[in-house]
Amino acid sequence: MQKGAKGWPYRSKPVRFGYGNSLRLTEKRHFDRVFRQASVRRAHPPLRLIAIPNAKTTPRLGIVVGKRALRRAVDRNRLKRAIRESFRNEQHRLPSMDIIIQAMPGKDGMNDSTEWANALSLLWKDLNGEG
RNA sequence: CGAGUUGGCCAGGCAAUCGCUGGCAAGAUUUUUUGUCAGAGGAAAGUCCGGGCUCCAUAGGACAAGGUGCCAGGUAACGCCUGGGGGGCGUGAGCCCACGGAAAGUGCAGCAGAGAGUAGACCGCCACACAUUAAUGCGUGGUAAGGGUGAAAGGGUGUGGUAAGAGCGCACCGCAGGCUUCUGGUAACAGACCUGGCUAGGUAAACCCCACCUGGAGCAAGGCUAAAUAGAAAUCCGUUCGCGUGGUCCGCGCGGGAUUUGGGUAGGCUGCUAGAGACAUUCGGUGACGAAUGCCGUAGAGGAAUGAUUGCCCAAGACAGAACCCGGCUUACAGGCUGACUCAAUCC
Repeated sequence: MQKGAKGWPYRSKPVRFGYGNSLRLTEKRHFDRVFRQASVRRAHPPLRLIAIPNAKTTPRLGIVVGKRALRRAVDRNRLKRAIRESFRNEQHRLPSMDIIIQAMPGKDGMNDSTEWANALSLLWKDLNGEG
C-alpha cells in the first residue's frame, strides 16, 4: 500500500488503525468476565465504561447498546459505529485491557452525536489515567 | 391555467483519505498480506395472514378450538389481487362495505312514552245511554286517520268505504313465496309473469345454525464433526409404565428386552442464499396473470459489516437498518418525476 508513504507525510512509521477480530470481545464469557471482575468503572452520561486488564498486547472492545437505551435499530447502529470509530482512532494510546462501553438507559443526549464524542474522549482520558 | 381523482417510479449526487464484511486471484503457509469486485429497504418495520424449508408419522381419525363468509377468475397459497353483481356516498373521475342465515332455538335493548313485539286508547274522533236548556259533563263501547313520545309505533300513496275508522276492498309502489314458470347471464344477479297477503321489527365483529378451511413446533428448526465425561446407533421382539405431542382421546414413534456395532455436551462447520428470481421482447387474456424466447448474476453478518472525516454541487436530503427465504396486508414517510381521467372557466 502506497498511502503510508505518499498520502500521509505526517506519519513517520506505519501504524495500523484497523479494527479486526483480535481487538473485539466476541464471546459471551468474555463479556461476563469483564462485568464480574471489573477493576475500572467510569461513567460520563450517556455512556459508561467497564474494564479489566487482559493478557494481550492490545486493548479489546465490546459494546453494549440495549433496546432500552435506544429504541430504534438505526440509532443503535449509529451509536455503535461512533464508538467503534473512536476506539479505532484511540487504540494505540490505550492500555491493554478488555473494555466494555455501555449505553446508559433512560439518559438524555442519546441522539446527540457531540454528547457521545465528549463522553468518549472523557472516558478514554480516565482510562489512560488508570493505566 | 385552476380544483380534484387514480396508477407507476425515485428516495441526495460526485471526489479524496482512513476503516468494516464477503467472493475471486496471487503471495505467504494455517490464518494472515496484497490486488480486485460486491455490499440494506420501499417499507428491511408491525409480526397481522398465506406458503416454501426442517423435525415430529406419509400429518391420520373423533371431539374441542380458531378462522373465512355475494359470484367468477388469478395464484404455490391466502384473510391478497383482478373482473363482475348488490347496497351507500359524490355534479363527476371515483371512493366505501365483515355483503351467508333472524318463519331451528336462546338472549339483549337506557330514557321517554298509554303502548316496544302474543302490540297499544294518553289526547283526539265516533256511536249509544244518562244528566241539565242548544252545548257541556259523566259512563259504556268502537276506532290506529290525526296529535304527542321515541333511534324505532307493526307497509306507503291514492281512492272506495264507514257512525268514525282500519288491507276492510281496489290501483300503483314495496314485501314474501314460486324448491319444479319464462328471458338474459358460467354465476352472484337482473327483468318478466303467477300467487299471496300485509304477516315474519332490530341485533349473528351476542350465543348459535349452515358451508368451506386449519395437525404442532420453529433456522436457538435441523444436519455433520467433535475436548471433558460414559449418556449412543442399527436389526429383531414387545406395547404395563414414562416421554415425544401440541386442548383431550385414539393411533403412531422412542425409551424397555435380546443381538451387533461403536458413539456424544462446550466449541467448530453447515443450514445461508439461484429464487413461486429480475429485466426486455412477442403472444394469449377486459384484467389480475400466464406462456415462449433472449439476457443478467444481485448482501449474507454471527457481541452481529455497509461507517467516519474533508471538499464541491443542488430544489438542502423524510421514514427508517437485512438475521432462513418468498407472496400479501397494515403502519411510518421530506421532497421530486411521470401516465390516465374528471369538473369548472377561458380561447379557437
